[in-house]
Amino acid sequence: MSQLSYRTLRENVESALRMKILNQELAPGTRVVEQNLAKEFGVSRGPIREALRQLEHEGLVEYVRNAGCSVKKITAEDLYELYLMRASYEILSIELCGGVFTGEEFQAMERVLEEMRTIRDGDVNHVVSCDFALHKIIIEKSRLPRLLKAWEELNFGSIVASISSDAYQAGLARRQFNIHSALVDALRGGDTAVIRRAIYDHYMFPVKSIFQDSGLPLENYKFFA
Amino acid sequence: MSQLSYRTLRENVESALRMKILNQELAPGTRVVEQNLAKEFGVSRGPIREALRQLEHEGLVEYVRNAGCSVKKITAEDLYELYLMRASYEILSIELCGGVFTGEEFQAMERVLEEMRTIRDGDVNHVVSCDFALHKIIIEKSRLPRLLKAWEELNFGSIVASISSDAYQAGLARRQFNIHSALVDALRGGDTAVIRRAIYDHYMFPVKSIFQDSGLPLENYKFFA
DNA sequence: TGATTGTCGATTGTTGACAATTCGGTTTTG
DNA sequence: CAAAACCGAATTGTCAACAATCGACAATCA
Repeated sequence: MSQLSYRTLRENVESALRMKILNQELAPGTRVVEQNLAKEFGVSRGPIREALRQLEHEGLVEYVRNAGCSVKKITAEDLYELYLMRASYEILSIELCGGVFTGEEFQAMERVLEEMRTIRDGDVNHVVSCDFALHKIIIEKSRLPRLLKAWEELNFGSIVASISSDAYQAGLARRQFNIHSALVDALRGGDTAVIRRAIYDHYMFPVKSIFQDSGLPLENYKFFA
Repeated sequence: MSQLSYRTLRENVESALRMKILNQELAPGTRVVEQNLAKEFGVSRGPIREALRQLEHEGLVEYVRNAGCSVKKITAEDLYELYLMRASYEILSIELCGGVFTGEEFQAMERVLEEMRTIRDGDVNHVVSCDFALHKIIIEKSRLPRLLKAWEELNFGSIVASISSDAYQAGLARRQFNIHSALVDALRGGDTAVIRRAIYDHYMFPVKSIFQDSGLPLENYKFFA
């Protein structure tokens, strides 16, 4: 292990556990027992607890006092909420720059789109990382560090929710490419009102299919209008 | 102490510490040593650590690895960012309801405004709690639990920043009453575009005075336009 | 029978001690 | 004399053991 990037046990456990959840190695609903993880990682319960608290904050696990901890089952409503929160942050970032992006930024977006276009349909992880990269360009434009961090934390939860839905995965790569193309086109237009609408639509499109799949009443959720 | 609401040591320490910071009993920049707090509260370092991690998440304290923890000095830029994030959440909530509030909700807002009108100028805590109550009506309208929680956490940091600024405190009660009256008027109008602008203005007005006070260049911060 | 109470195992909540790291000042060295 | 190496106190990071709490099942009593 390199001396340059010393990481605490808590940090290591945290990212290892996060990865396990995002890979569905730890499926939603799985019971998480501190002592077991401690044995598995070869550390004591202290760092485990602190890591789990962070994951709890990200909405990946759930604690019940004195009872236990489990991997959170993220519902359609949760995803709706998470996506709206991400959307509102991205819209803020866009309003801060008046909807004006540089040529370099558009080139970066195009590169991601091009990569997205070539993804084979089953490669969910690749789609997710491209999605992340593209939206990150928008968020970083604001140069607001807390905004970036809060936005990233919202990501983890929404990834779990989306990749565990069959309705979401059907035709994923193609669909995501189309949706993001439309989004970049809207950004090119430069009209913040249009962009705002495009961002919301972009996020609500996949959620809609998940809602339909789950049989929940769509009309209760305003942004599907 | 009631048996119904059992609280862990971590929770007790957390709210006690938060209060101390919000009351400026622990001033920005103050060094926070886990062992000292442990002695002061009569508990071990475990619960203290977990409470401090939560406060770190809220932006109230700052950890430097292996070095120490201190009460965060919140800058004008921090406040700018925190307020924008709060604003974006409130705007989201308003767009979700299409800018339509009920008569009951307006009555609740009016009650808060009336209370605000009578606050004497030095009573910062009272102003803060009224401000909180009024905006909470807007956020709760969304019925999105994570949104509410995230919004509340943003509050803590912005309270510290604002109450430690002289520029902010001058004529506070009067000013806050006027600003919030204008905001409620905008909400009555029901036009989401107008409301969005009113929300941003509402938050940026106090920040502007703090920026001017600090000598930072306003023109770098877009929402002062 | 069925509702209440008691007990037990599992798991979290908490503790005090130990290890590793950082920072400041002091000594050493060129 | 300046810079590098070094020490030591202070503080966080980590650990293993103990205490408190919860859920489930069994025992008890009307």
